[in-house]
Amino acid sequence: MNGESPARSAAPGPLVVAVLGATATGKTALALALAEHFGGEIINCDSTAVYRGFDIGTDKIGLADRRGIPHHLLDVADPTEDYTAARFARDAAAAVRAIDARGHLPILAGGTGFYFRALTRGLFPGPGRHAELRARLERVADRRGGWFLHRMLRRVDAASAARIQPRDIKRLVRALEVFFVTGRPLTAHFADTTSLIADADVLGLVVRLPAEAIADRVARRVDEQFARGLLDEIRALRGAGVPPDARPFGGLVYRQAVEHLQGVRDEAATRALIAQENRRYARRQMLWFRKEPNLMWLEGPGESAATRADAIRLVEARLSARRAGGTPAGAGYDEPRAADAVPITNV
RNA sequence: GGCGCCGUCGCCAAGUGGUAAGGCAGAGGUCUGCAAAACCUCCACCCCCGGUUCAAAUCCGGGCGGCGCCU
Repeated sequence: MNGESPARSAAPGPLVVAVLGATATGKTALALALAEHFGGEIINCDSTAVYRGFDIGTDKIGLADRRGIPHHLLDVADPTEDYTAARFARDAAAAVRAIDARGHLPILAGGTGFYFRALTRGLFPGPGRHAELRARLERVADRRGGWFLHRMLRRVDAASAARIQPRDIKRLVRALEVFFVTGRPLTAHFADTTSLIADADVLGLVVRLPAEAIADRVARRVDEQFARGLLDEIRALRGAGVPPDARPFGGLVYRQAVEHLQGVRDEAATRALIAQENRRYARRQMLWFRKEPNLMWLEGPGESAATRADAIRLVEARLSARRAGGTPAGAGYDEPRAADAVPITNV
């Protein structure tokens, strides 16, 4: 920042703190600690914890453990609904506004990088899913393969076709869907992308642990989840009429556990598989966050006093910078500035 | 000391004369309304030396290492 205070610092949007990181790193505990310290409210940023009844497998924080801190976007969707990134972006933006209006600090907590990006950088304001069209395109894919859709896409939207793998049916279908309902190629919509909280000042903190530490924690957590009745939770959901192909059953932990209940493999193998999938997932998450601009890294588990102290210091620094009118221009996420990411190292 | 079996990527493992499957682990990447999802890419001169052969991880000999049995 140079000495001349730019005019745009006059109207800074809300400060949003985000506690991100791989699975089982202690995000929940850290977010809670920050909320207690700064008078915050927590907004879930986990794609599966939004579903009602999916508690144990998502490691959702229980009511008793919330210590009076309001939590948003947990249990907001029915298991048979399809919650989406777009809906998350709208819901989370609304929550940010409401919390900020109350004079509280909005704290995002979760590991779904795509949802974080959808909120902070936005999605193009195009059409949502068109069920019939998708079904039809998927049928075509089943019959003639991804290459067929890919060729189709290339004719109407070469730019998207170049970006999407011929086997990536999901993205091919979406690109074609957007073209067919709007008459414009997907890539042409990108220019209209805006974040619903483009004015916000986002302080993104990533809790980072070595892969081996994550592996240990994951293994322990899987055992705990089984001990706490993961399988009973699934049986209850099934008993309540949630079909085995419901969206949240397709994700980590639940997918493998459901398969186990269907007799695909025994419990020991299932536990091992879940742990393995968690490790993979953690890796994908870190790959994602590494490329997300403007994040700061916290070394150490989220529940540790040292990590908490680091996080508190960073939030305080940001708060005092804002009080001084020094909100950095462009602190919103409309323009990624990867070079500005500040690595924090401490032992 | 003798006999037998074995030695292929960090781990498991296929291949038994034609130029190294696969899985796990590891690494990198894509991602704009399914993202805890989906998709892509990379990762071995086959223990060593010599021989046979147009060609050897594959056959032969000798080392070295491991395992088992015997005396």
